[in-house]
Amino acid sequence: METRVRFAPSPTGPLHMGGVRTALYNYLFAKQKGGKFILRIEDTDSQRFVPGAEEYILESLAWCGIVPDEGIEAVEENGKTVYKIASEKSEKNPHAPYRQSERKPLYRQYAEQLIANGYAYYAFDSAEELSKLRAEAEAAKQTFIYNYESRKSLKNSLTLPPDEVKRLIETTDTWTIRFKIPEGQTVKMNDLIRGEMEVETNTLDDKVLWKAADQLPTYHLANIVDDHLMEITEVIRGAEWLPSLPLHYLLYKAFGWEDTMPRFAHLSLLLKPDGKGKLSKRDGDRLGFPVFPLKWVNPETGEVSRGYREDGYYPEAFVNLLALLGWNPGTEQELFTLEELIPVFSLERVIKSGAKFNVDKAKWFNEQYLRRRTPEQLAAEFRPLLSDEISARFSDKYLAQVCALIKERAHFVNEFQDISKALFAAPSAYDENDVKKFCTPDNLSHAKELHSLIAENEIPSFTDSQTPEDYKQNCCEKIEELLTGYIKAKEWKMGQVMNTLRLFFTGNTRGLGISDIIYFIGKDEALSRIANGLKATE
RNA sequence: GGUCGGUUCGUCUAACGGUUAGGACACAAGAUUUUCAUUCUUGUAAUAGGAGUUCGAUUCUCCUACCGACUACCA
Repeated sequence: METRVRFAPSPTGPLHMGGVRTALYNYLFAKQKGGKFILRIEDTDSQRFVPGAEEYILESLAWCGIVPDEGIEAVEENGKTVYKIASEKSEKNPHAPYRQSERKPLYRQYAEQLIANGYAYYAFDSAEELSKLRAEAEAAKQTFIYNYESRKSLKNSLTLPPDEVKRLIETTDTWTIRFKIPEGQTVKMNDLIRGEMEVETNTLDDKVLWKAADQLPTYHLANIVDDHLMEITEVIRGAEWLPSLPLHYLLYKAFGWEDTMPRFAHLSLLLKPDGKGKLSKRDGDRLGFPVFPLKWVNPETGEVSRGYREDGYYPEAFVNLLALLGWNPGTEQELFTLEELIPVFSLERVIKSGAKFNVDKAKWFNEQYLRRRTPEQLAAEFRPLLSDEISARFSDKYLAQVCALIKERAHFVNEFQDISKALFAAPSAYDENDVKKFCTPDNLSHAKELHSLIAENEIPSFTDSQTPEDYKQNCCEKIEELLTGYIKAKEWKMGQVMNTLRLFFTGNTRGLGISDIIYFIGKDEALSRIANGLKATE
């Protein structure tokens, strides 16, 4: 039988990283089994619909490389291919539409079928009446639940005479259909990650399945009906659904779909690093790292939440760190591309306990992928970050060689500019503490001598025709020999005079090697920076 | 409060009922280096507590503690 799994987000806001992880695990599971990964939009709550959320979900998955096999269709828009949730049936999308709001007419008959078979009933209690009951119970330090006991004294088709029921259905529109949880049973469940579980039905409440007010099903009904119709074989979802699992088992049983009921796997939650609850959409920037894959601008408040993409993470790194948050391959390998994850992924190795996200490790993952890039790739990523004025003055080869030099000093490409700024422009100021420390009379006179040394000698410098080998062996090493040979012959302290030069070249005494800097900026610029430094600190 | 789930270094995690409880990130120290970073080496650091089963428990059972999810005509 073909493996069919689905990711079924609700478009109530941006997808957060826990959601992306759920999608990822579904995707990996499907791909490994040679099955299908389906995207379905669960928008049965008309109140909480957020414009743009659906597009955000699609774009986030696309950024990660997680492309659904079913549920989306490619549409040409202004000459570009964009993906949309599929509304029309096709060979690729046989179960369309994949948006539950568009499946609206479908659900009522299933709810009615349950009533006809005695598994559900009409309930006419108003929202106000119920919240009043809840408030009263709370005041008495008890909890009101609509269940096998309380339903006997509430307004529903179990207690009211048939013609009154008929009249209320026809004349009012605030009634609901509730599932009738069976009395005194034990539901035995199995979870692919957690194993066997049992729950007593008497602790469960009669959930609303369908609402007359908006003619829409609730999550529970729509979810079970659609999973059945779409022939889902495994449901892999967040652990927040675990308490609903008995209800879902009972629903499959009531529909008579036990034979084809999917197997369930509940993923542990992603926790806040500061240890208070699950990672939630609101945490955003408060915790110092993105909670969302992509930047999100709240359409109502204009509030901006940052995203991994905009923070400079590579999608490969994001996918990799998400995969390892709550799952491990059983080996010591930690670096996996999406493709590499497919054959090794297994639900058996998913961790049961919640995982706290760790920013340092996330940065480390990005660093690993950054190092795997070629200088040319990095140069192409670096150029857009430079100002137009600077960018115009430097060739691709120059940028590539700069990237080769600095790639191991950064976690993100967006750090490149700061690390390499001395290679693009002279410093505009000198660090005061470094000036105090290194601009001693001795060091200044030594620097003056080195100025003459550089002026009198041939200094190799960057040209577009050089290879990386030239750069290392014929250029930097030559410069280094010249300088260090001279300094040693004079018996000066290397760490003193070199730092004085670095201060003049870069504005402070941390960072790139002196010979590298001279090579990149060239003889004239090097001489001018030393001269300027001497003038400024004399 | 009730129901359900969880608990191994600070964090992510490994360990057929038998290991000096392993790895990674972070941190610290040392080496290398003209500074910083890189690199290399080393180190600090954990089975929540208590009973039980067993020759033997991180691993199985129970209790307690703590953490979390759920408890809507939201998903």
